[in-house]
Parts: sequence; structure tokens; C-alpha cells
Amino acid sequence: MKQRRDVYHHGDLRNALVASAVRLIETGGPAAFSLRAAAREVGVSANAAYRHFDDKSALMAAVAAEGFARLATRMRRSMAGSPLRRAAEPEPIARFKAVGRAYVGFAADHPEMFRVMFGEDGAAYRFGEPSAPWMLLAQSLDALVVGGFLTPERRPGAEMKAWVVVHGLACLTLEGLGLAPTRRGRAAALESLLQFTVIGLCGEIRGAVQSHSM
Amino acid sequence: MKQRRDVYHHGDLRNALVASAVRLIETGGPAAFSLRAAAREVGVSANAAYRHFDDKSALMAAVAAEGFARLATRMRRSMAGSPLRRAAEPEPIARFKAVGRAYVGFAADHPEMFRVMFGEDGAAYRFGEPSAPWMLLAQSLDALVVGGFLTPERRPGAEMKAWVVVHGLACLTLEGLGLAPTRRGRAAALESLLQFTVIGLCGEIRGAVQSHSM
DNA sequence: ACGAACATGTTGACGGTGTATACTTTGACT
DNA sequence: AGTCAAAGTATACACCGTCAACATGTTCGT
Repeated sequence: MKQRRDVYHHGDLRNALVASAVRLIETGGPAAFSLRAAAREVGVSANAAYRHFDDKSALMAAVAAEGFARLATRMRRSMAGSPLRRAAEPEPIARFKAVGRAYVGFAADHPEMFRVMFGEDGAAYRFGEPSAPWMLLAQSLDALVVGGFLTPERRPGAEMKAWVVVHGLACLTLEGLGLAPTRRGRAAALESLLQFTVIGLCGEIRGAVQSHSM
Repeated sequence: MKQRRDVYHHGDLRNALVASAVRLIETGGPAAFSLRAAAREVGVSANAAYRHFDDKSALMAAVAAEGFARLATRMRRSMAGSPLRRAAEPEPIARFKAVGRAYVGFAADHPEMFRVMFGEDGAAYRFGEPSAPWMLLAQSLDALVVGGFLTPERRPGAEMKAWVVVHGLACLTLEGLGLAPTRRGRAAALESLLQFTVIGLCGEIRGAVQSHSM
């Protein structure tokens, strides 16, 4: 029960294993990770992991959880910084777009991690309802309603629509699917898609920058 | 060179292996598939596969290719049948939506296959440019322009936007992410999202059924 | 303070996997 | 008929996930 200080032999083996797994996955792809490799890196026997995880899948799920936490952090930072970057835009819209930028940016910067998060083992980390990223998105949508950009009738289901768009773009970016090869081109595609999403959600934006932003 | 008829000992081992791999993957998930298992099913030695594929990855890529072919077939069928189902809607819009329905439906019916198609091995099947599904989507968008629903200025990049939406929904459906649990609920979400996409692409639809369709 | 109970980590083993190397069989072409 | 490459087999290796049995360190009730 009471493992307030889980410093027994190794000292927080569980977290060390997760960290090692994350490192292995980010450098060499999910294939480069194995229970044994992670244990080896930590300097511990292969089966020691089984004291902290039922499975390899369980460890992967923990990695995915870590990934979601990092994603949420990035989203928060992006939202906080958004008013500075896009002063020309109404703030709620800028913040909403910032959420999308964080999501896609995370996937682009950590493709392997992203793959784990949405692979079959990552799904074991059953978030869905109260996950931090989802709630941050919901917040930004609420702000759109308060700001008068999104009518209350159109609010239900808006999370799903917005999530679908950024997730779709993130996935397709991972695959390099017919997307612009240059960084600038990709950024433009992202902005265009964010504008598309805002229009699809809100309808025409009254009194705001109407044309595409880049 | 000339393997016109690759019926030597077994008779088309290559296709037999792909078929076996597809079966294994669709029933037990990608984890249930292994080179050895497929070879075993076909009744052939483990290393025989290496006469036809460089790698396990190469076989997976072939499976992915097969998946894309099946997806294209389904898209074609769905497009052909669309005018019958949605007579109330302008035909180009109905056909465009039919493409999306086929995509999401395929992912829902063959989740494991879909995962392979967009996993790292599936990406080895570098489609992107001339793949059949992509071209079918492009066709349906061209038809939107011809019909006057999509202005030519908005046409560039429309493939990406549409693809992003349906792909995003397909992925999130796979994970069961906060989506409606009932079949009817999921269908409604899909229709709502398709309408969202049409609006996002075309802006407001002139003279057509404007409100959401379900 | 001491021993029981438990949490943690190790060793060794088993079956399965991808794949390299070397072999044998088969079919096709001169 | 004889050659040769393609197709398939046999053997082997290193690695993997996981199980069972064992050894250690820590905590806690008495």
C-alpha cells in the first residue's frame, strides 16, 4: 500500500524505466524499445520490470500517459503565448488556433511518441473523458462561445470536430502524405487548415480577419 | 527477370503469403501476424518468404497496398451508390460525402488493417501522389468545382483538408475516443462532420440543403 | 528489538521471432 | 541432355516476452 518513498533498492525504478523507454522510442522508434533494452539501460535485470508493470503493454501505456502529459504542457504553453503572436486576431480565436498548433507541432516533433500514444497499447491508457488535452480544447471552445464567435447551438460536438481535424493533420504529417515538403509550406497548410476549422465550426466570422492568415 | 508466371513450386506463394497475412491481421490484430505464422499457414518453410520479400516490413507493406486497393474499391462503390441514397442533396455534394463515408466505414470495419496501412510499415508503401483513394477524392472535389459549389480559388489544398477530416475521424473512431457508443450516434457524428467539412471547404452552400442532414 | 511479511530484484529457462548462411530441389531454356 | 537460376528447406543465432524459483532488502506489528 503505502509506498510514500518508493526508494527501495534502485530508487524509483518505475519512473526510470518509463524514462528509458521514452528515450529509446524517441531515438530509435517504437521498434527499438524492448523491456530488456530498457532494463539494460537502467542497469537492472530484465524481469525487474515485472514488479512495476504487468506487461510490456503496461509499460507502453505508461509511456503514452507521459506523452499525453507532455502534450498538455505544450498546449498550455502555446495557449498562453498566443495573444503575443497573433495580436491582430480576436483572442479566443487565437487561443483556439494555438491549441491546434501545439497538437500538430507535438506530433511533428515527437512522431514516435505520438505513434505510441495512439497505437493499440497507448489506447490502454483510456483517457477520452477527463484527459488534460481534451479539457484544454474544451476550454478554448467555451471561450469561443463566450466571445460570441461560436453560437451555443453549434457548441455540442465541437470538441470532436476540432480534435478530428488536428489529429488528422498530425497523422498525415507523420506519414508525409502529399504535404508540403518545406517547413514554411507545412506551416502555411496548418494555418489554412486552422482557418478552415474555425469557419466550419463558427460559420462566417463576424467582424474578424476573414481571409486566410498566411 | 521474367516472372510472368510465378507458379513454380507452390504456385503464387507471394500472393498466398499476403492473403494469409491479411487474414491473420484481421482476426488477431497486427500482433498475431508473424512471418513464421504466415508461412506455417501456407504450409511452407519459414524462410521461403524471403524469396519474395526483403523483410517482414516488406510483407507488411504489401498488406498495406492490398488495404489501399480495397479501400479504393469501397470508395468507388460508395460513390456510385450515393445518388440513390441522398436524392435530396445535389449530386456532387452527395458523392463527396460518399467518399468520406466509405473511408470512415472502412476504418471501422477493418480497424486492424487500417492500422497497418498507416503504421510505419504501411508508410513504406509510399503512395501519396498517385494512389487510387487520393485520386478518387480529387475527382469528387473537381466535381464540386464543376457544379459550382466550390470556387476555383478555394480548390487548391482541398484534398488535404478533406482527407485530414475523414482520416482524423477514422483514427479517433478506432480508439473509441469520446465518440458516441451506439451505431446510430456514430453515424450522426459522421454526417455532422461531413456537413462541417463541406461548409469549411465551400463556405455557405448556395441554394442547397443548408442545415445538417440528420 | 526482533522476526514475520512483504516489496524488490536476480537467475535460469522456455517457446517464439526475424533473419543470415548454406544446402537441395524444381522448372525453363539452350 | 545439361546448365542455371529461381524457389524452397535446414540449421543456426541472437533477441524477445514471460514464467517460476530464489535472494535480498525494507517495514511493521508485537
